[in-house]
Amino acid sequence: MAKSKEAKKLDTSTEEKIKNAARTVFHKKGYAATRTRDIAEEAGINLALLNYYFRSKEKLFEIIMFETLFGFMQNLVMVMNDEKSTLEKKVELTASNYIDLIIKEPNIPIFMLNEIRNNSGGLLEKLPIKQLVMNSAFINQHQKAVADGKITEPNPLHFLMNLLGLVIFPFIGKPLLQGIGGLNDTQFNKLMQERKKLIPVWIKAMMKAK
Amino acid sequence: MAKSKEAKKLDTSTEEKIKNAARTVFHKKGYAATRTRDIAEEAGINLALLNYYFRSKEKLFEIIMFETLFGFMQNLVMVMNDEKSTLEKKVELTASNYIDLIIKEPNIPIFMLNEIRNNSGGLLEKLPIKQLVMNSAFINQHQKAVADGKITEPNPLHFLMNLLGLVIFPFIGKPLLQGIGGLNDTQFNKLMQERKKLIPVWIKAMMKAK
DNA sequence: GTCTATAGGGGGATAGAC
DNA sequence: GTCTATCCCCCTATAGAC
Repeated sequence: MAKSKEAKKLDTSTEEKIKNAARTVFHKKGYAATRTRDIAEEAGINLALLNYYFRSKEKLFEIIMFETLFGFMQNLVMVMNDEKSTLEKKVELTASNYIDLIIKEPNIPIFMLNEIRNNSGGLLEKLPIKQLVMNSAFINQHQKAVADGKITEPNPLHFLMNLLGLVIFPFIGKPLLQGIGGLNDTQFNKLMQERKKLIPVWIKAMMKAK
Repeated sequence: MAKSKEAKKLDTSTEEKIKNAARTVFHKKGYAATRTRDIAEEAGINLALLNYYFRSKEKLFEIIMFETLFGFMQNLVMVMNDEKSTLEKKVELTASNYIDLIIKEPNIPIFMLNEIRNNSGGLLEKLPIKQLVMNSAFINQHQKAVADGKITEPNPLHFLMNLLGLVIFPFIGKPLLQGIGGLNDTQFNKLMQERKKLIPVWIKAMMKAK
């Protein structure tokens, strides 16, 4: 037990270094524009090692892509499946968690959505996202709120689109929005912090709109 | 006059055919993943002709990128600068115009935002987007509505992020959202049509939220 | 203007020494 | 496990015939 995983003393085995570098470069440039030489350089190792550990650029990418997508969706799925929290709390947590996450890793949304478009080997089908979301506590609570007349728009997909759009879009459109507003990164991030509190208020107002 | 532009009889000069093909392929795959051979094939011409007319892949891309970005922003800028229309009407028009436009050209948003991220030669600085938006009738009307107590959140950038997020995000996240909801293209587009009417109602509710 | 043929270089992957 | 050197294919761009 102490033996098989001993490479993990200070967390950075060579394999891990390569994966970290690959994550950085893939997230920043996307699959097509990334050269394996970039990854090797970023990792501070030789190009041959990359193929020694991962066989090919494509295999390495699949691993990074899966982990990225899984990690990103996990957050949403866990919040949405919590039976103890109210609908309002779920909105609050989703906004707060994702805004923190994306400020730390700003390239993830555009990377993910762009590579999904290029159909990364039907990766989406490998994750049971549909079941996890459509059978969640969120869906039940939403349905009940509709029945109780507390939400006017009955389709939960509109609700999800609105929530994710308000949270994620500003980051995807960041260069454009910074250009329009004349904001530097600090000012932009400050706006995003404000949105943690604003989005739940807005969503609540939208729910009752008609 | 009848002479100089005679190539435009039936609109498809060779140069135009290449540009149309380039637009299609670039929009679909992005710059890095596009091969000039793909464009030549799509245009039904020989690879050498592409370089004869446009010198290089990069020059051709710059033209397509500029036209795409300009065309996309023009719509927003024109609506936002109309002094005759109310704030509500501007929201309605923006939602309606962009939903129609993006249903016709679904790849434009993710293409644009992804290529902007890779900094296409500081293209954004070449367009006076900041002045056109920040000096627009929209900004004046927004400011006035804030002063009159009709809008609670004073920053017009939040307003813009919300509007564009509600309109554009569903298209960017389309594969993900279709996966979650189990929708085919027809069902998805129907949802988007619904949003033409829903978004103005939602935005109005958000404006007064506090 | 449009084609065929090819030069030239970049990038993924591997052989083989250590 | 890690490196250097190299193979080889693919892609952009150009030369040159028609």
